[in-house]
Amino acid sequence: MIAKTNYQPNQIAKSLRTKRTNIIGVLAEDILAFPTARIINGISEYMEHTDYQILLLNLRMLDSLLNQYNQIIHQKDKIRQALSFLIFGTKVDAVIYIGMFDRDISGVIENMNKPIIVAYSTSSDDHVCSVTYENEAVSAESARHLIDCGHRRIAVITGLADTAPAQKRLHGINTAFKEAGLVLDNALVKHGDWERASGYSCMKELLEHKPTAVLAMNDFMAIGAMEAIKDAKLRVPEDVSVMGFDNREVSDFVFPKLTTVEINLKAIGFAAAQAAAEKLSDDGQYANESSVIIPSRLILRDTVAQIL
Amino acid sequence: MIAKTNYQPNQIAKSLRTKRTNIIGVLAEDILAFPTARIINGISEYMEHTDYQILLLNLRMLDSLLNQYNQIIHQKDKIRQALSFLIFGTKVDAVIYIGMFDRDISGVIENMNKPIIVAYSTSSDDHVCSVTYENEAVSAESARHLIDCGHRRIAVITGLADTAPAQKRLHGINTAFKEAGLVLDNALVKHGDWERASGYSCMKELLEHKPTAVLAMNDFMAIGAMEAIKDAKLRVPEDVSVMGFDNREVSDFVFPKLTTVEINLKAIGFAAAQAAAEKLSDDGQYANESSVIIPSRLILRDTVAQIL
DNA sequence: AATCACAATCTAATCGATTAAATTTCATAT
DNA sequence: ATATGAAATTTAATCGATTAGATTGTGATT
Repeated sequence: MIAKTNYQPNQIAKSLRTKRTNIIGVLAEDILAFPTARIINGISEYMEHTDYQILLLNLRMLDSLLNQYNQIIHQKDKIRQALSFLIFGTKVDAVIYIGMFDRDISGVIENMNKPIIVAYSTSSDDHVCSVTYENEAVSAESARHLIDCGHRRIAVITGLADTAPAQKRLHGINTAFKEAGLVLDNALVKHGDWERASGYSCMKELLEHKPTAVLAMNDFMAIGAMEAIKDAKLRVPEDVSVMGFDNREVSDFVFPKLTTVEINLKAIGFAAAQAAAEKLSDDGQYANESSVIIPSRLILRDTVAQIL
Repeated sequence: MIAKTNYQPNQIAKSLRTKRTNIIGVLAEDILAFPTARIINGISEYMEHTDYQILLLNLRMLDSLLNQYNQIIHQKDKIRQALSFLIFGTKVDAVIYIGMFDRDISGVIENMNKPIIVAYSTSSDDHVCSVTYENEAVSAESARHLIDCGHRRIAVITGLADTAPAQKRLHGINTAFKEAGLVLDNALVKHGDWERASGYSCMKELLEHKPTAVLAMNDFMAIGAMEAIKDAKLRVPEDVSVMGFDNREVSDFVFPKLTTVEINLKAIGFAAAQAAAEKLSDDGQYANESSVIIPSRLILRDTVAQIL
């Protein structure tokens, strides 16, 4: 009978000798930003069957009420500090950066000696590998869905105009319009700031131009728009159809239920973890330097109606 | 002129010698469970000004669609495995366990040699320190609010009846009833399972007894109840008042906006991190062995009306 | 039986900090 | 001037694994 010696090797000693901790640093701009937790969930799903672990650094950029989206874009110092701690420290083998907006990540730190993967957002310099989601094609699909339902006067509520997602989505919408032989009327495009209130005020102005449908670039602005439509004594979707983006939890709870776009956040996390692990594997032959784009998909619910 | 030597000591070597990693393991039953991310945010807020870090282990108990709440309660093996990895390994100095339901944590692992703090839920054996939230008093306050508004026929939709939160909340409601000289009519108490659909079906049955108000033990069941009320051609709050619990994001988006209870999740995380750090500090004199309870508060919105 | 190749085992150096022990420095007191 | 003690500095052991190198053992070949 062999005594069951439950010996656990000292991971610290092992790490000191091998210079490998099997820990992957996850640097999140804000864990309360809606994609973050789901992306981390994808990362941990991948890691369940490896012996990697997650060291989580939460920058809490959104946490303070004062921090609006447009301020967050300029918080380079906080990022550099955290990133250099991870990159030049000995605690992690690689870094996954979960960002809300595109940034020049490699420009923040010189001489990076560890693999870094950007998840959700992308790094503006393209030799940093990133795992992001599909924006353009699915936005085109959204617009096409409205066009197929007979809509011609389609309004758009964008996000902050200088952000990459807003630009990509607008580009996709434009593509669908052109395909259908339509042109996007500038009077029917209003720039929001991703928040519910801006959706409301944009819609209020748009209503003067009598659109039959509105494409909002996220669910919160779409819901704000729905509220403006109701306040104008119009009905969703009979008078105005509404489409959102993100498939936030609320979109299934508002009335009517919001038609929107689902981003596959878990898949982003999974792919990012996989990419990090591949870059760390001995035979990095399968490591693809190129970035990966996870497909997004339409979620059809009750805010879009056929036009007669 | 002194050359700026940006020397970073090797944390691994340091840890090997000192047997301290300055890493606190955060073991979450599921990062997608609604309290988890906010609690972690509280933990990282505390840690911002210390040199502790978070090693995150996500058990993903809710992730699979098959896993219902009542199944999760019985997943002891997964927990023991992860907990013993953290407790007997060398990677973390302490563990914060974020649980959804009360469990016997110390019974899961023998001879724990590291501090462990249970956050949100509690450990059924009371010599494990926990940081949880106030249930009873605030539930009493909810009930009292309805009573103060003139309600007498108050229905209750509970959560899974064998869970501690459901029992504590019911107890609080009972207390408020007694104080007001009322008795809780058993016909007006229905047992839900925390999900929206159960709120709907419970409310449908409750409506036969013509309550003027309903206390649901979470927001999702409250929203289900609101839908049942609307489907019965009654109005919220004019015909039936509704109260929820949790202050989920949706409660501000449904119509009318849901009156509910806010749990201070960030404070739970902050206090848990603080407790862990105190247990690790050299002079553990201020380390309070007793558990801490974070106050919850009512969020008054639009689903409760005065009765004439 | 001796030689050689190769496998298996054992020994010792290494990773990079901490920290205790040993040594040197320096000032003070007799 | 020398002894003594405190302070400052230097040296070396330690943490616990990995791993290269030395050693021993095995078996096959001539």
